[in-house]
Amino acid sequence: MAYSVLDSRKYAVLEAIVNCYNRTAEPVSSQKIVQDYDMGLSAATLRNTMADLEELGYLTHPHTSAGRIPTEQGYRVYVDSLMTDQKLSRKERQFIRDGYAASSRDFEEIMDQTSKILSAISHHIGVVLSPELHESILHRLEFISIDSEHILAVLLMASGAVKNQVVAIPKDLSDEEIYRINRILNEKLAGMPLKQIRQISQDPVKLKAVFDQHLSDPIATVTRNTFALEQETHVYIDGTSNFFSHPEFGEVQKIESLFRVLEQKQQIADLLSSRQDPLGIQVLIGSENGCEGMEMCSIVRSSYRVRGNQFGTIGVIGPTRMAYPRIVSIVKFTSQTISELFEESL
Amino acid sequence: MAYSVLDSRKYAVLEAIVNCYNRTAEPVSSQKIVQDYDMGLSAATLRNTMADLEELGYLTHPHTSAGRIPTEQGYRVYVDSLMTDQKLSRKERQFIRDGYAASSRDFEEIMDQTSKILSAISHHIGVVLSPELHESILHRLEFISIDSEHILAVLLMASGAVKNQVVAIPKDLSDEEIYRINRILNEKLAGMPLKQIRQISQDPVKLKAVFDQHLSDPIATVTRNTFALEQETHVYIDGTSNFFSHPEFGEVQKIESLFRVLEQKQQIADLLSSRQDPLGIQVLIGSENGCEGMEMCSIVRSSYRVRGNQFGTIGVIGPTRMAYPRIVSIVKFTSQTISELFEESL
DNA sequence: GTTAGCACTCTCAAGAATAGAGTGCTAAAA
DNA sequence: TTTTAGCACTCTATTCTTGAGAGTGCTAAC
Repeated sequence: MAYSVLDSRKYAVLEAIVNCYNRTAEPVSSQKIVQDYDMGLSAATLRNTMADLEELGYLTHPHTSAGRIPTEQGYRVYVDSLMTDQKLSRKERQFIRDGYAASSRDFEEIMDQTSKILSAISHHIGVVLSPELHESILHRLEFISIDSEHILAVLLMASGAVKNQVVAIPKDLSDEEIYRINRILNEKLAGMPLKQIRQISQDPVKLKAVFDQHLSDPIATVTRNTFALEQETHVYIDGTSNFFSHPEFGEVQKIESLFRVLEQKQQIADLLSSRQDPLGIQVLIGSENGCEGMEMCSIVRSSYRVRGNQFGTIGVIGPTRMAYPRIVSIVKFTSQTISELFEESL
Repeated sequence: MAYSVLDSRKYAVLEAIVNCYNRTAEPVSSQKIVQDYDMGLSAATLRNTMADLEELGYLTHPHTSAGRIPTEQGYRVYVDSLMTDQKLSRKERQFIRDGYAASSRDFEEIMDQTSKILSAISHHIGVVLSPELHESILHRLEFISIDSEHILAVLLMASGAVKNQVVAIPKDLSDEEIYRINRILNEKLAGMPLKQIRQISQDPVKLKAVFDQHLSDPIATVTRNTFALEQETHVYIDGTSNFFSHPEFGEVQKIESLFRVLEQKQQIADLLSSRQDPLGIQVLIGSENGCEGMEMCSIVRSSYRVRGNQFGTIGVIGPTRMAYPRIVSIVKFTSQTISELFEESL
């Protein structure tokens, strides 16, 4: 589709400008292209082409006597139609794999480590979203007594995630009683998604249906309290200070707005988690992310898969001027690696 | 001691300058003091006093024709001898208490919420260090089976903290066997500090002594793996973007060095946790913190107490030019509040 | 010991001048 | 018809100058 609009020379010029601008962070002049790329055209001709591309909305001008820089639309064409896959080097792939070698089997640790790996190798911000707790399937539930009025409910998910929940209990419950409730709940609820369990636990009718009997008040209360969970996605972020090395963030206010957003973890979660194809890569360029304060940033994201057929999201946040082919490869490979990790381990 | 060096006028002038500079972030001129403070002295006399204070090292000059600003030494005298307690308003105290009202009994959530409260009320960076895991006393241990080769060990501490640990187990252990090990370990090890348990678990001789019998290989292995814990302090940070509002951090490089440090959680942990009197407040002014990249920051910290006679640390990190009396009161009140919270709850 | 007065220093903001980069346009060449 | 050389034009960025203002340090008088 896009190819019908532009002729091949325009594409070549657009690609050259994106490449060059991404390298130097400076507006690209016609002269520069003549020097760096062997296009067999004079600067004057390039200027004509560049003017055309500008009129079409793919390039822009900081001011009259400056070179061109790509617009978001220009980047969009580049990402969709122009850029070629850039394989990660053996070294880079090894770096990612090694990053996990040290980390234990702990779910949170893997998430945290992933954000560190992503930021370290991309030199941008690495973000990881855990799978939504509500969608998780309960593998097993264990009660641990704390004191006469509280127990700790440990919810082990099929994904390997663990959720600890302090639960208030009626005063007169004996240890044996708690153990019995624990056993019953495991029997009947293990294997279900938390969301469903929650619904059941709050509805006496459903509760009765699932348990084939009317539950006594204490059991019903404990059940309700145990599964009264909020929606919950953990956000792991690393590499924020990488943004200081980009010349386009040389002024405080530009970096400020970004950092204010990054502190709102919920906003980052929403940003990354919008519906998308499983295991597909998505690139959001500049203001496409729709997040105030992040107009100058692009996001490359992908989902990863954990056991229990659940999905989380990883992503890299960088300046709009980022090395898309490389970042896309990084995100792709990392999401594969982490998916495999969850497949085999645990 | 300090009072023997300076006469009362010098103290008064130093205090005025600290106050004024903290308010305006501008060097303070002799004229300004005459206007704002009724000291009954002329500008010329103040200039003489200021010159004296500068010679003594308590004030400095950005350049010849600028007003004075306090040196770190000047702040030190101010904090140690001059500033007066500033009670928090009823509203502020309520704000802190309300901050905990919403949060559950969950240990981590309280920590996290504390850092948010601290930053919100101080308008600086709020930091919370959890008590060191190694020092924690094991309240109870529970094994949850994951698959044939792994169990999840849930360590519930006397403090209310919970540590989940995936443990590799010998292949041929039955569920009953695991349950039996679980029971034995609880019997013998609950009530001990983790550090001690770790030492025991890695030394066959001690192990035998504690358990009054030679442990079979599988049991010894599981025990060792369960308690093979690293030293671990969690760091909760909030409010980093507050630093953007301070005029002295108007240039990117100044804020950059700070943010790079903040990303090194371990460094922040070391910074906050150096030995100190329980429940005492400490103020580290400027480069006193000894942390490269944080020369322009001061730290107000205090420990808090959790059950099991353990201590964690909370703190506020702000620019050297911070409102010390207010911040000290905030940290003091918050550490009391959180200590009480842990006293009563759980 | 304190203060008024004043010369001196330094910063900061606002122009002015200059060099340089890169474009757009025109007219000639291919 | 397309490409290119040439050139005028525009805008930026840097440097220098200038002047105003802020605030001091010093001196001499109170």
